[in-house]
Amino acid sequence: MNNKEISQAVVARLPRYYRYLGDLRDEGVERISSQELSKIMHVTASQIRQDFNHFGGFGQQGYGYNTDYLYEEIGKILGLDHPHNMILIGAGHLGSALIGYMNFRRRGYLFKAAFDINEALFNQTISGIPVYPMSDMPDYIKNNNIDIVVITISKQEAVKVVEVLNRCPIKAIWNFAHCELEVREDIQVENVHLSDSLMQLSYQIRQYELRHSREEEDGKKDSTRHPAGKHPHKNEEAG
Amino acid sequence: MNNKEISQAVVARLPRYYRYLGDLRDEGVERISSQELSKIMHVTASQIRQDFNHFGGFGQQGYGYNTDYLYEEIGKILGLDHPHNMILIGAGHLGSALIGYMNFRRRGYLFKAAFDINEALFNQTISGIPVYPMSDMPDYIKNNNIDIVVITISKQEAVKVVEVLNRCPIKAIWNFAHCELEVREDIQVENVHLSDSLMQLSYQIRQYELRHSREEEDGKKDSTRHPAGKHPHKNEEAG
DNA sequence: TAGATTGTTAATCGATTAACAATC
DNA sequence: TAGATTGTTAATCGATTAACAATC
Repeated sequence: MNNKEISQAVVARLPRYYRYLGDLRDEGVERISSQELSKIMHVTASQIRQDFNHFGGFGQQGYGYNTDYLYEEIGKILGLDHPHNMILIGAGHLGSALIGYMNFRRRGYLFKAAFDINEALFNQTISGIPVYPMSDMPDYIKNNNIDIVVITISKQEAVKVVEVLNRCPIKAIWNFAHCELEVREDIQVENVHLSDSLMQLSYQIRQYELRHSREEEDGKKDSTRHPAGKHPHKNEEAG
Repeated sequence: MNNKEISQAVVARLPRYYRYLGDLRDEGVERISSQELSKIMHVTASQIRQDFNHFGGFGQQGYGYNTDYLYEEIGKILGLDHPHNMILIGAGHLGSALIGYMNFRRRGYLFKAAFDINEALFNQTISGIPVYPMSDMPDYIKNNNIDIVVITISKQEAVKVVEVLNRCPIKAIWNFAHCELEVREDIQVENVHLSDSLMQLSYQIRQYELRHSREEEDGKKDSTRHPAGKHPHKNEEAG
């Protein structure tokens, strides 16, 4: 087990390994070599071995990796070996979607309560999770061992809520507000900036069109913008 | 204007520049140097200049960058200078949240219709956007100049829908299903894998605890898990 | 003109890939 | 044992940072 800081690039690949290994396990594949996995995932076998070795050797020379064992070990690294108590700040559509997503619960990410400023929602439930007034939030966190706070409110509101959260015993914030948050040094933050993602997509559209505008002009007139029949390919994993 | 392929790392930073420049513009800041921006955004001035220069020079020696001009230019690079017609596949909570998010509309990302398999939703509207049966989707795309398809359905359904989309004249897919899609070579894909993001967060929690477990054990007993009063700091931008 | 700051080249750093000895 | 495949070191590639000449 290497104790050096592991690069963000490696960490970002772990959930993807976990996903593929889970699928392989479900298919009953007992063992897999870095080369086989490399073909399936479209990354180099070398990178796979390097990545796993950051966390110590999970494989066996001449054999490969035991799918089940590797899956479990990566799960542990990602913190899936124990549950995480979560609350939601902002019981809108996005928050409701997250609460209702059963795969989170299956992995041990447990929503315990939601908080909102809309009185109409108080004491209602969303997928069985109660909604309370925002003012109850600090006490609720204190009494219910909350690890992760999920923020699905506007950036203006988010900044205010974070001032409160900085005085609460939480471990992490999963932030959907499209701003950056100033948090205590011991609070981990993961941002999901949906508009950034969408802008990257329209960047890619533009780039594709720039690259191919010459060909299209040169080619014969074609009523469909995107001629079908090209060979489908696996898209690359994005950010 | 450099015509070489621009690295994913640079592209991923553009929306963040755009966000900060928009804020500066709103605050009435007319000009900014790479060094000033560097301080605000917590990246090196060198990286800022390198990044912008991938797209040609937007600045002026001895002056810096005109905030407004730079903001507009980055907007153009990201494809925000013209509208994008979008449809939604899957009119659940997540989809409804995206349709209802006004910032997308403001930036020219226009939802035109939603499609679902749930009959109860047909001819209803979500934030003014009509919901149609899935079977109408290919014709709708053909007749309404749809650029981007937003997928908020399960991975099983997504795989099937993508087979259909591969024969439709679309430019891009914004994919929220947590699987990778096999698409035509001219279709751009941007994945939003929420569970991956959440797993990275719990990885960071675990890492923080591993790093600090020794200190905590050595230190005197403390009833609060996270002593307050540490100096808040700006969190790093995550993937 | 002098001062400031970009655009750009060069140096450094880090991440990925290749190669191969260790070993199952 | 022979074959296979890891774990790991070395080579390469790419991205970031530093430095500075160009120039506003």
